Amino acid sequence: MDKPRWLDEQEMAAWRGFVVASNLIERRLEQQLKENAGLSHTQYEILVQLSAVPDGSLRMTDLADRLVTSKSGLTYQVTQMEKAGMVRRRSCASDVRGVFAELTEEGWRVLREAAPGHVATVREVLIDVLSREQLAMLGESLGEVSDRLRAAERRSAERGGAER
Amino acid sequence: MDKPRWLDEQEMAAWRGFVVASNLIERRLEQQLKENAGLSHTQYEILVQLSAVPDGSLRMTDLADRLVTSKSGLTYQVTQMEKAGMVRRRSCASDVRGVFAELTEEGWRVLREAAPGHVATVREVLIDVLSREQLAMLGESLGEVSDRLRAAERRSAERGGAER
DNA sequence: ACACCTTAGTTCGAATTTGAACAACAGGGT
DNA sequence: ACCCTGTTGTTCAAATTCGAACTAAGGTGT
Repeated sequence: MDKPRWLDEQEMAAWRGFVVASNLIERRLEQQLKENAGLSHTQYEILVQLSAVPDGSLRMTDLADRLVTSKSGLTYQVTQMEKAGMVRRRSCASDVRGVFAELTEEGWRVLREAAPGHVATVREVLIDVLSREQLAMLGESLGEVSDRLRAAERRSAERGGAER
Repeated sequence: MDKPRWLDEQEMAAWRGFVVASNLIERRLEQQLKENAGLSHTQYEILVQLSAVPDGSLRMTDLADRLVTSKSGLTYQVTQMEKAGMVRRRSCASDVRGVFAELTEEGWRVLREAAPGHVATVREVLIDVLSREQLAMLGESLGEVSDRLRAAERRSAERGGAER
């Protein structure tokens, strides 16, 4: 932290663009999902992640990682969605501590119902705004960014157990 | 919503990349700011926005727009920061209803203190990960995305008053 | 001056999120 | 078999967020 290397104009534009776009997009998605499907974006993501896996069920920790949320946050949401009948908890045979979150028939139904409107909004706010070239570079760039951050988190966690 | 145009592989990569990167970056920023400056990202952004304007003060609504947050959310945060001495409320001369949020000396100090570490993290998670070309395209892309969303929000607001 | 519609900020209650603390279990090495 | 360390998911309190309702002004047209 000796001499901070401040951001030049172009770097600042990229950073501000990223932060502002994230917030605006999140706000729009939240509003659209709530209005047309009665779901929060978090809940929708839970449905998506579960539906994307062969048997429609994932371990809590695994699911929390994919959602990029805290374990306690997931516990809360799964409880809510369980009350709403979209998800069911199932215990794990090989590990007594383990809990699977599993999509119910109702969960599939809600997802099928919500997906078209969500995808349309995603196109509207991001995908259809950009050219193919821009999309390609965006995917590549943010994929790399994500990979590095995941790796960094793993490193912190490994050291973090006993703090050195 | 007739026939949903699903996302192809490349579009999906861009979208997932965006969502995942947003969450990971936000988590990292939050952690870094809390640890090294005792600030939330929201609070840091308030300091930044106020510092970026000539007299270090903005109307509440204006500030809320720049932060992409709700008015009530801003009221809460400004109250917190006022208690912490980083910000001061000042009433507006030309409009009795108006309220300015103004950076205090302490606010400037906190910002100067926090900025280097924040910028370093921003470089670490995004800027220094990408090439110049990628940065240029990212800024351009997300700038356009933001502009369109802002415009869409304005249109909704104008119609929204009496709901057509 | 008087209705009328919009705007500015705050207040309120409800929903969500997080990290720390916790209890129970898994796994490995001795 | 046993101790030690790391995991798993939940609980808890505290902080934050949002939208709707509300108060108080602005601004406009008549």
